[in-house]
Amino acid sequence: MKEGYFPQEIEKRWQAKWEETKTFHTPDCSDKPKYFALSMFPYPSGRLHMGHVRNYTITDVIARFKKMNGFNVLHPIGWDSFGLPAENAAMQHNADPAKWTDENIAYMTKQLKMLGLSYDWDREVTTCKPEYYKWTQWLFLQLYKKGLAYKKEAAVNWCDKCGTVLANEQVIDGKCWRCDSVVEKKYLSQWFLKITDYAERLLDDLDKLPGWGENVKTMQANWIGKSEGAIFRFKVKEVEGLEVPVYTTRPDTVHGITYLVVAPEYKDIEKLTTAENKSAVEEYRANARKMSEIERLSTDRPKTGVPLGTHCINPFNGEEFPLWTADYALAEYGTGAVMAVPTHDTRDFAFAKKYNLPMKVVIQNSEKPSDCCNEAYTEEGILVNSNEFNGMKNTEAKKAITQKSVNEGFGEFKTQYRLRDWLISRQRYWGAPIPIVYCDKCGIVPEKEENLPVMLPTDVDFSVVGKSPITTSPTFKDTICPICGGHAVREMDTMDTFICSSWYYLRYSDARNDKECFNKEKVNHWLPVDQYVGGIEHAILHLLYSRFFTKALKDCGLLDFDEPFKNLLTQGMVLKDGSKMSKSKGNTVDPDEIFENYGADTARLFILSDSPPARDFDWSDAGVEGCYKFLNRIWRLLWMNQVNTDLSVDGKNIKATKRENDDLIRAVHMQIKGITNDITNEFQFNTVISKYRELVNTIYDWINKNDLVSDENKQVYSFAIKSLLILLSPVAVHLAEEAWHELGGEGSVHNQNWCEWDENLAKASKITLVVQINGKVKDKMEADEDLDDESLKSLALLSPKIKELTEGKEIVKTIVVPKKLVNIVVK
RNA sequence: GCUCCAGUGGCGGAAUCGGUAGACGCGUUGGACUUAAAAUCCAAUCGGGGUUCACCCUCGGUGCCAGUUCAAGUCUGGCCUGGAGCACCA
Repeated sequence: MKEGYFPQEIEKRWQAKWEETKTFHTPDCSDKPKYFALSMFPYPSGRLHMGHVRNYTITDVIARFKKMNGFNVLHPIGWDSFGLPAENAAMQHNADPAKWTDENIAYMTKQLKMLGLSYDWDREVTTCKPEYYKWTQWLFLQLYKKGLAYKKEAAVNWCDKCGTVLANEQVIDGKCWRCDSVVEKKYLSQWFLKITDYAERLLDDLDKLPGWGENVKTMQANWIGKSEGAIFRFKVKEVEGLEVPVYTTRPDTVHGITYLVVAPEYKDIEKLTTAENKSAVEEYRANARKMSEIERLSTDRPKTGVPLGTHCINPFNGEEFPLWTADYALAEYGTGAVMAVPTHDTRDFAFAKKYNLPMKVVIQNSEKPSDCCNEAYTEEGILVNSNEFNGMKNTEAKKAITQKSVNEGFGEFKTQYRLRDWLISRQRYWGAPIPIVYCDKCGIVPEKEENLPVMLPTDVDFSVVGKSPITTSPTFKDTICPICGGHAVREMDTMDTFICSSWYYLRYSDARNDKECFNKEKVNHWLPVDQYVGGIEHAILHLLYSRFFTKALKDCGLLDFDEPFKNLLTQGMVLKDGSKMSKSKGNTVDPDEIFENYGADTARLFILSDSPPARDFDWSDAGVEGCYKFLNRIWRLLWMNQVNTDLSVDGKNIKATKRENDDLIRAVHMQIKGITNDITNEFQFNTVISKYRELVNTIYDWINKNDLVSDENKQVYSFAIKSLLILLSPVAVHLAEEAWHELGGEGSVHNQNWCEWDENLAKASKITLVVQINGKVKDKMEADEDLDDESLKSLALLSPKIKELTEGKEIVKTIVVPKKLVNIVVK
């Protein structure tokens, strides 16, 4: 009997062996179909946390399962290594961010290897290395050439703590996504990517993604925020030739306009303000500017505003109404101006009520008559007070009224999106420099492609406050204009790190190419990613940006597919004691500790065992212990018997009579089927692990009831053990390999084919017939499975118990579910 | 406010199509082994009630209320609770 289970020693040995023999290398060419399994790559923060362990274990098991099922599997890893933590560390310790990053990568690489993940390390990508960011810059230039990258002066989100601007997607509840500090508005000239050009495609193509969760798709759809409506242009009475356009989704209420609101930042606001209102308006605008995003966005804040003194004329009915400015109108959405219909919009109602503005009902519903004095009526109804549209259903009136405005030249149909262009400039050091120069003569000039990468300078001072360290480099700023050769200065901003992560998955297809960002044939071969696994927190940011990038690069002719991730699994969080593991709460569990005390196989088994992958996972020390005991139980099973397990056994060669009648053989087939289905449908690893346990329990039971002397039984036993090891191998990767090797199996267990099952054997030899009366279970009996419905019915009626219960009652009806159930309906 | 997801024992969770609710595990309890402990193994474990104390009977039970159906954790409608996302988006 082999000695006890010492995972640490076994694991180290096999990890070295796999590395040496390149067991997990992925060739580009293969006659097998491809499969691309991908985890979201980590930021090299220093150490792995349990969320990483969960993410990478899930993907690893999928990759291994697919490989054993005959796919050429691409399963790479890399590092999302630009970003603020490295820079902050540099500022605190006056260290080089590159060095800090490299050290973290080295440590985390060691941890990933200890977890026994089947990565092809030859394809590792690191976004902060010049050989990678060269291509990030090159891609930026392609987008620039396509007109998808542009610079503009705009109100931007500024995080003072991070000392940089943020994209809209990076502002969560008015706060910075990274550091949680309150975001301010600033006016700056910044680089943007025209993601809005892709709004329609990003929305429509969500339908092409049946392999994505509905929750993620809805979040993206909400973020894109499509709405259909109309633009109406209103002439200003006091200013000749000036018009105020408004966007509305309620053109049907146009006859009920009683005032109009423009945002405090509205471009023509000064022209729209009369002399006597000027000081009040100026004061109001100054206040609005001072307000933080959080205050401004709070919906329960009482509405405020001031009149501008001017008026517009409603071309539909000739009525005149006043113009106001109020901060409930947003400058960045629609036209920055809103037509106000207090009777049919709750916000306009609140505002009108406060400032005593008139109200006019234009939609009524006979069942729910609108009451213009108490609240806005926002539901459907029939138009009134609307001239020729009176009596029309409001849903129809939307179209008819907009059409009239089109015919008469003061309006149009308009589709509006909430999505804004992606602000990508960052006033930080540790990112890919934007490859643009500003020439005294030629203006904004893209760097020449052959001059890439624009290297990050290293002669910088990290101790500066209030500006980017990159500006302190004496060598970086001044350069030569690629067009005229004259003096030029470099763009000092770096790119948002989300750009680096918007294309890394493409680079894996051709990671070592130093001539192109990737070869088109290779990228078309490997992509799209067949299974992407990562946290739900990227539902909008990373996943939306990556989808945009893929579409834009397709339009640049660099690749031929338009969605990067065919299937997406968003794994749940790892919790401890009911809340998310975090350093501040002090409820973290260090993976190293688990590796050391129990080994990686226990960690892998446990992280998959208790919850389905998409759900949150509550870490419990007892659960870890339980998994460790289970592996020990398997270990004992493997060596408790003095039998030579023969791993070359083929289940099909076991004598037919034995095969069909042995419980263990049937159990093995049943579990193979169950485990395979559980992995295939939705990656239900928690039930897979239940089935491992059932199988092990069955083998123990069988050993207790059967001798291991007869050749037939030895064969059955060997078949069961062999199947167990193969089924177990994607999860308990080291234990399975050690056992496979020690029991004399050929090659690596990880190069075996997945187990097959025989449909006829993957079920019990007899069925259990359930007999119900009026839908309630009253009896169960064994029956042959080939009995037809009639025989099952009579069998059920033969049961003494059923006889007794139906005695003297009228049998109205009998329902038979083939091979399963008989329901007798009595009165 | 809008959108999406979820709600099943003490706990994590299971239950392809509407067809035996509670698989598997954790925990708990009892037992075996042991001088003892650990480890291991065996057994019990949804709740109420009954009884001839059994491998028994019976009733109830998947957030709540209705409905469809021979049959509902599963389908439909309406609510409640929790989580997530969006939110003065006109």
